[in-house]
Amino acid sequence: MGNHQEDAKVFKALCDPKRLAILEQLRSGEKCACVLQEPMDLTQSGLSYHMKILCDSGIVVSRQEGKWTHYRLSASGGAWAMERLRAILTPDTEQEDRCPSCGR
Amino acid sequence: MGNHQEDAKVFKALCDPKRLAILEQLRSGEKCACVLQEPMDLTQSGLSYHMKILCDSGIVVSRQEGKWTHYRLSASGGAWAMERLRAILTPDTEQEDRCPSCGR
DNA sequence: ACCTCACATCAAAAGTTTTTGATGTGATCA
DNA sequence: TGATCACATCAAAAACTTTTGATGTGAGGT
Repeated sequence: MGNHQEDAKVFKALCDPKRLAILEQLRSGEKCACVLQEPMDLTQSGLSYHMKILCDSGIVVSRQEGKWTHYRLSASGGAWAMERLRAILTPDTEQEDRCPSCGR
Repeated sequence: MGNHQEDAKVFKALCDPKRLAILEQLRSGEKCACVLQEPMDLTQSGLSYHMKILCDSGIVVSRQEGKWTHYRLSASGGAWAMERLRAILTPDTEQEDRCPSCGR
């Protein structure tokens, strides 16, 4: 089953403390890059690097407005990530501790 | 809020394709190290390295039985990971797109 | 007591991600 | 048109993770 490479990409987006701090800022609504950068220990290009990873994973989407780029959480990307996590961590009840031949 | 370092640790466990393949094997029940290693492109010490990361994250637990180490998914570790993911990706409804002064 | 087996730990090498500073691009404004 | 602003991209360096092979450890068997 499973496309591990693709799933790994979603979780890779979530495994850096700076990206988690960015996501936390986005929970309260859409923000533009300069607003996101301000409270963080990140250069402009550093923020841009992390935003690309977040957008590529599907959990964040961006929107251009003139010179500004606005970022926000993607409801569908988030739902997908949660569904994948559930699938990965949920035991396969079809065969939990049963004899493979008689099924008991 | 949030302890980003601690959350990152859980997602770090999930962001490697080999660890996702190990978790997939564990969905069908407890397995010992040698059984987990067999179908994978991993040396003995390589498996041991990944198992340590999975156990340290809390999503897998181990049990000794004589010379063997058995690993299985931790229900509580999994529930915690899912809860953290939900918390991180769910918009903060207290202030979604409202005027900060009047709340409308 | 000694040997072997199953696994953990270690240190060095190989591979990957992140940071940094410089440069590129496209929108806006004078 | 030319300057500036907001952000993206690039390449090199720094920081981290993973792999590898060697060695350590503790349980069992003889």
